[in-house]
Amino acid sequence: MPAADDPADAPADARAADPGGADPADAATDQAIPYRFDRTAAAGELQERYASLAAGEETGDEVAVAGRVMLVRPQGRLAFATLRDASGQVQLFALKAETDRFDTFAKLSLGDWVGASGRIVKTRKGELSVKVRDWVLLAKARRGFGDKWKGITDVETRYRQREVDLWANERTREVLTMRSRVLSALRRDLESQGFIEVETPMLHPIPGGAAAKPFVTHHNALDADLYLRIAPELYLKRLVVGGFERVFEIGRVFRNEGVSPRHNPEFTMLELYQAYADHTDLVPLLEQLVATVATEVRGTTRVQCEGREVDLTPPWRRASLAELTSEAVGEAVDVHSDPADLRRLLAAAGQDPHPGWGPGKLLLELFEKTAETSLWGPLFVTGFPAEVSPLARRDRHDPMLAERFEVIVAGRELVNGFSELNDPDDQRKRFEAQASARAAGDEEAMMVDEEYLRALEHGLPPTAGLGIGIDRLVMLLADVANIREVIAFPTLRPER
RNA sequence: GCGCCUCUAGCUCAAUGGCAGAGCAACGGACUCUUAAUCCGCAGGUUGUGGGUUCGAAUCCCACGGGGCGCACCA
Repeated sequence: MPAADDPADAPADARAADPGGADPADAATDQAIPYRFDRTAAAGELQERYASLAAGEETGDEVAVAGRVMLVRPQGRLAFATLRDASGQVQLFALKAETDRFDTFAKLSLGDWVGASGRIVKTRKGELSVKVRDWVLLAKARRGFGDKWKGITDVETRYRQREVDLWANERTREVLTMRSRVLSALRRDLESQGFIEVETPMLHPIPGGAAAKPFVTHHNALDADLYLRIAPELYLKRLVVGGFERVFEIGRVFRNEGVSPRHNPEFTMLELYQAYADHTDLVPLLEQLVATVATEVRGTTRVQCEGREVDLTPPWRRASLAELTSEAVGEAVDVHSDPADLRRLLAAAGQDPHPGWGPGKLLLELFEKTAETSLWGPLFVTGFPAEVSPLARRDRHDPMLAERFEVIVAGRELVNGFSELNDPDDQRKRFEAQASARAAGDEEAMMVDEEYLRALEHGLPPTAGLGIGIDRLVMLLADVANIREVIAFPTLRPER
């Protein structure tokens, strides 16, 4: 924290009055700021408790409230102020005849924090109020808040100075509160099913568990380059190797890629792994988990998103990638199709196929270019090619496919899940294929992870796992179109 | 990374080639039941930055910077 405000950065009025600190014209700042305040009631609680109090009625009930001054209406020898705390709002009613330091109270600024004590009354116009006897300034708002009617709407200010956005905009408080409730509901539900929450490293010697470009950093004492994790997957499966049968982690992952309304460089992922299960066991688990969370935070499994309904009530539709793609391109294709045909269709869809792509990659690209954009969901897309699923176990009926699904909800990929590949020899082959792709220029292809291979050699039981993009889940439930709305401090270019 | 849009007082916005304005906030004053209180007064600006065109630029052009959206990449 700076010792003093930079005068050039201070509001014009404060700068003119006193570049070093408080505005002497405002007597409220002459008060000593206490170190603590004994609050006895929250605004929301008072509104409930005294809902039936009649207009003009005065109680003898003494309370002490604290919060931020949102509006002030001085009126001669009376003054009203709207006080807001985390639970809601309550009016402060001050009278020159009864209120300590009334003149100073009447000069409070919007944004000031105050503590006030007095009796509960309801004004003649029916507004629940604390009739202030004593009050104290808890913090001075030296910077003005936005327009008192319109608040702050400038998106850059809203993201860069979220503290201002939060107290100016109700909707921001709602969305970030909903995020917290989503996380809490997820944890509760998983724990009730015997999953334990674990934490694994964020600094990885080899970035693994996903196809993505990592951030690189350096540890000085170890003189080692480390990567910010792109996924916790490999460490979580190592915990299953060690004997934890149901684990989950909710945590930040980092991907050094573009930003967009649906992508933030750091985002929150939930990954869970269940031993002795395959990908089909995850289907009801996921449906139930999402439905439970939706019911807890929205009260329903039928939510509105971007003006359309998303019905999260289980069960959700299932369709294979091959059938969805066939339908979209108007001819039957699958992972066994002639690669030449897949290339032709891909070119027709406007995508230039890379010479190194095998049939699996070609089919996936074709799906993404044709079918995926029109899907709304919720929908399990199954039958992903093994070629593009290097950590997933091969389909028991077709070794060209993996036992993997992605879930699309509200047109966005929300979940990726599969039966985990637990054969160390096959895993080594998959890593090697990835490494060749990497050598051929695919920056997002995986590296061979010997540590992980060694762990698999100790024996990973049959295990199923999935990952959920938490930010996107919150976007869905809060019905916001931009990922930055669900992240308290989204990544922006540094100021200046 | 590329394309399009955008940036004016603390905030929300006007002014589209001709004197940079309003509302709110702030500041001074009036007011004993207000609800975005009301009323009177006062102050507030290198129009994102730097160039250019023009008699004259917030306005037109170029570059740079911030932000938004789209594309690409992904979750």
